[in-house]
Amino acid sequence: MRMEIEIGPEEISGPLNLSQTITSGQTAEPEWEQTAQGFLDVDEVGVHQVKLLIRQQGPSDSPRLVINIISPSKIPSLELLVKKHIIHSLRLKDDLNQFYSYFREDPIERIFAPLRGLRLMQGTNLFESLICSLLSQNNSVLLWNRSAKLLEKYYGRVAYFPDGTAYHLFPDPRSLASAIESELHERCLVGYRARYIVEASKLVCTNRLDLEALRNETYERSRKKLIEVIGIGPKVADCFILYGLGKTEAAPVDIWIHKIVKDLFFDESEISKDEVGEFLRCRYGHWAGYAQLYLYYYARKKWNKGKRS
DNA sequence: TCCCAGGGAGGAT
DNA sequence: ATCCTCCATGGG
Repeated sequence: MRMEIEIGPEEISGPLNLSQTITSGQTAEPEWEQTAQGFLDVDEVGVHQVKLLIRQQGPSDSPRLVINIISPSKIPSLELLVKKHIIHSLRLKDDLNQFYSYFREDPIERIFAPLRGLRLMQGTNLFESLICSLLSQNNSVLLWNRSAKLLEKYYGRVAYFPDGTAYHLFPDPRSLASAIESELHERCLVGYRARYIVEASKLVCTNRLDLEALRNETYERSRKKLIEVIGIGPKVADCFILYGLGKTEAAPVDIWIHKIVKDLFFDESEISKDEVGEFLRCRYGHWAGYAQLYLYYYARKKWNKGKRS
C-alpha cells in the first residue's frame, strides 16, 4: 500500500526547518537518512510498520511537509495515524513563535535568526531513546548513529515493504538484554558501553526500570530514578527525559552547553554543569529544552566550524 | 601522531 | 561535595 499525505502550515505552529531539525544530532533516535525522495523514517505507527519519505516544500515560515507512506498491508485510516505520528515526532504543535517572542530581550535572541524553524524531536520508542542517549556518552554523533544502526542490524526484527526494500527495526529490550556482551561489543562498536546497554535492557525487561511509568513522574523524580542506573548520569538522564519522555523543561548539559552558557551569561566565571542545568530550567521553564537545543547548535557552529563529527 | 567526541564510574581527597 | 583518571573507538 502506497500513498501520499501533506501537512500544511495551518497544522504547524510557527516555522519549521526540517533539514536542520533532522541533522541537529538529537538523541531521540538515529538520524533519518537523507535520500533523493526525502528523509527516510522506518518506524512503527501503533502496531503497523511503515516506511516514510518526508520532504519539506516551502520556506521555514510557510512550511509544508509531503510524506510518502509505504506499508506492507492495507490499513484503515493509516493516513491519519501517520499524520499524528509526524506531528508528534517533529513536535509541530510547539509554538516556536511564542518561544521566540518570550525571549526577545534575551541574550539567546540573536541566535534565533539563523536557526529559525529548528525543532526538538520526539522519540517514538522510549527504549530506543534510552539506548541512543546511552550510546551518545563520550561519543560523536557520527559514531553513536553508526552503533545504533548496527544494533538494529544484528538485534532488530526485519520489516519488509512492498517496494522490495527491507529494514531492521530497533531491537526490543528482550533482544538486547539477552545479547552476549562481548558479541555486542564486537558487532556494534559500542566500546565500554556494551555493559551499560545490556544492564539497562535487563532492567527494562524485568520492569525494575519502568520507562512508561516515568511519563507520569515529575522531572526531578524521573531524573533521580534514571541516574541510579549504571551508565546513566545527569546528561544521559536529561537527554532521555527530553527526547524520550518529551519533558521540555529538561536541558541536557554537555561540554558545549556548559561552555556557551558560561560564555554568554557568566562572563567565563566558574559554574558547574549542575548549576548550568538549573540555570536553564529556571530561566526558560518549559522552553529550557529548546533553549538548550538552540544554544547547542550555536555553540557547535561557533567553535567547531559546524563540522559534523 | 595526538586529540577529541552531546559523560560517567570508581577512586582519592 | 569536588577533583582526578580511565574507559573503547574512529574521525580530524
